[in-house]
Amino acid sequence: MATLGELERAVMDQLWSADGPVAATTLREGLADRGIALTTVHTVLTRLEQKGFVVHDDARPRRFTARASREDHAAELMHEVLGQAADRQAVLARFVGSVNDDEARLLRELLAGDGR
Amino acid sequence: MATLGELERAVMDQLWSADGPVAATTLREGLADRGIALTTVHTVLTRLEQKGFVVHDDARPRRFTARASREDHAAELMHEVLGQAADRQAVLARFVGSVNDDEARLLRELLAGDGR
DNA sequence: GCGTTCTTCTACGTGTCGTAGAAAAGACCC
DNA sequence: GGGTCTTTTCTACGACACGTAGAAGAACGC
Repeated sequence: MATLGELERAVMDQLWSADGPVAATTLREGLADRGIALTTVHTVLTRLEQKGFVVHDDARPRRFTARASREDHAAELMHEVLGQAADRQAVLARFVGSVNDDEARLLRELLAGDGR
Repeated sequence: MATLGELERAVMDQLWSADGPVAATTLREGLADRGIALTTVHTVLTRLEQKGFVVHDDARPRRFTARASREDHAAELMHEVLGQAADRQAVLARFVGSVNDDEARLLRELLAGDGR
């Protein structure tokens, strides 16, 4: 399971919050509190692309986009964790056993509709 | 979210498969394919304890135990992922949307009983 | 064409992880 | 109870990932 470092996560957060492709300069602005160089942003973006989390178009200030939405990414992670377990049923049981009431309600609704 | 390396995971697998506390020598045997030294096992165990995944008693070959079961650990991880998301509902929706039929059935059963 | 901006290449410092030797602490046997 | 064997702790080192960025090359705007 490819994991994200501090800065990598911060960059992903920017990309997820943006609606649409974002240029590196814009990302650096969004991370102004860190005072990092533009080249640093580029390095991180390259690594994120290698990991498959980000793609860029070939316009000429390159614009970067997260491949999956924040929510999809989280859901994918959850599935990855679940998938690695030998006894998925047991894991799901533990998982469901410790969701809070609101989430339980929501899950029931989500599962009720789809007739499977 | 504390993450596990290769060997760390292998050791956890041993601990999870065992039923009851396990001595370092036994763990090394279980990892015989790797041909690692006993001190290596000890180092890894120390690190796993620092990360909170393992505890040991004070009997005199020390015996080590996983703090959470494999399934609890996976479920905890899933909750951690879910907890980090701003929009948990959306994540749950994505998650549920991509479980397979068996899992969906199981989830419905798990959620049906508990009257919340 | 020429300065400005963007991109790529390369590199370094730090932290984590796999690995283990050396030494200290305890257990065991006679 | 002293010597030996096992276990535990301490310390260290190489590899790799990540944060960081400079230098060099490529493209763009005017």
